[in-house]
Amino acid sequence: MPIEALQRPLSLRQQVYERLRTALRAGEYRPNQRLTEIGIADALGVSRTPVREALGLLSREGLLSPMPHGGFKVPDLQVDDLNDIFELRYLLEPYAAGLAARNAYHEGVTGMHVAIQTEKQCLIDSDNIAFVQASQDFRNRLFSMAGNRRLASAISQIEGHVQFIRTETFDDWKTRTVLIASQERILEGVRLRSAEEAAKAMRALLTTTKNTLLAALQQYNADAAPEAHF
Amino acid sequence: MPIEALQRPLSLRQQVYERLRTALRAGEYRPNQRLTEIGIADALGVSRTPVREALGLLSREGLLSPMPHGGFKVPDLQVDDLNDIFELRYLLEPYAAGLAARNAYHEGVTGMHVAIQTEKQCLIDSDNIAFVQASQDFRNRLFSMAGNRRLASAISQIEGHVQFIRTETFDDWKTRTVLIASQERILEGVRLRSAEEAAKAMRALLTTTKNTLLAALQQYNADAAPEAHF
DNA sequence: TAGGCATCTATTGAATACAGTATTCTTATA
DNA sequence: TATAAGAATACTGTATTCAATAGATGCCTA
Repeated sequence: MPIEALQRPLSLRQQVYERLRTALRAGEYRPNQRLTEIGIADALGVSRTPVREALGLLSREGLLSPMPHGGFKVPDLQVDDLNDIFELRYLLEPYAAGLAARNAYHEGVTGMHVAIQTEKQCLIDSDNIAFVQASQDFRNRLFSMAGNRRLASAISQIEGHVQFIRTETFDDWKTRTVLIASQERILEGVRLRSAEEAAKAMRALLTTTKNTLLAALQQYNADAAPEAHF
Repeated sequence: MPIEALQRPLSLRQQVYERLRTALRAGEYRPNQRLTEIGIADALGVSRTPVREALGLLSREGLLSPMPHGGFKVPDLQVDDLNDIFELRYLLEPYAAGLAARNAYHEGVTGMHVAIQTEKQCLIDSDNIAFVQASQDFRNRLFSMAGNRRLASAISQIEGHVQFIRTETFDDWKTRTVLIASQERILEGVRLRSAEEAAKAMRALLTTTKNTLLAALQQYNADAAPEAHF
């Protein structure tokens, strides 16, 4: 029988990186909040070295912005940033969806279908975290089916720039239903191997996402404004 | 009068990063060659720490690929990789050129013009290094005029993946002349504020570039093949 | 009381030390 | 002679230590 390849433990740097990345995407840190190596190292119970390296990577990816005299802070997105980001996403993601439709293969399609079913179940169970995970799974399978790793990597990077997607942002039933409907249209396009259909559906999905994020951002800035006077 | 921003001394990490990046782009290391922290640290006369961090960044950018048990090697591009890379560049760069045409402003256009004139002079002087620099300058000005920093950053990243662009690759007079002609067409499109013209010219430029690189890659692999038998 | 100077602290940048692991070379035995 | 075991080597991952610098605080003087 084939024995399972034993997986070596992830390096600390990798763990710290993942942890911080998800924390940032979950909105655990406030915009403009300064992150100190020591603080994080202490909090995670590791030395500064792996933290240093993780921070460097995150900064390179744009999830943290470097401060003038060393150190990093959480960048605060403005509407302009969101426009830039989505301009890029409009360019990349529909194209990738089209590629996926052209290259569609059974396993990938099945995986996407399963992801959508999972999302529906999560909607019923009100399991927000699992929903977001399933949604991410859908995207991963779609973009991996596109067959261009560098394209997928570019998408994943730019997607990471929108880090105030707390799970709550998409928490309402209506938004999620629309989201699922869009994904089903994408899947349908992929099934039919229609690049144009898949791309069109992806554009619709992006529009929904952008509007939701815009609203969340404005809400957020409105909330944060009073603090700014201090 | 505006005083000059005083520049603090570059950190060692930054210096090592720059040094390695230019070395990689200049083709100083061979594909599949393993880069050891200690080796580089000794060669540059610094400790492993800044080297580690620089290597990590380069790896994240795709200029180095991580090895299974730690360490990095110079990735060897295959034709497939080149196709992936140019698929992405075809998507991003013509679009960016179009944006630049739409947003065109005097200073940027002038800068692009100067860059082209510099290239012509370098062609006469046979100054390869300066030619490549001027060419890079042209691109930077163009993409910065597009007004979307994240788009420009994505382009710069994917461009970095083609690191075997030694200066020699574009060394022949004919290729460079064609290159300059394409750039002039792009500039013309930008001047006329015609997004479509600029994008079209950029596509032509990319086609030239890709073909040149493909030829160089095949040449390179043919050269390298005999070694592989040892 | 206000401004300048010195000191103290917090934090990063860099170097070194230590541990674990993979690879390679050597040696012994079948 | 070939193969396998064991030792030596090389390298990475992580921690710790040292150095430098910026910012803050408090004191002293005009």
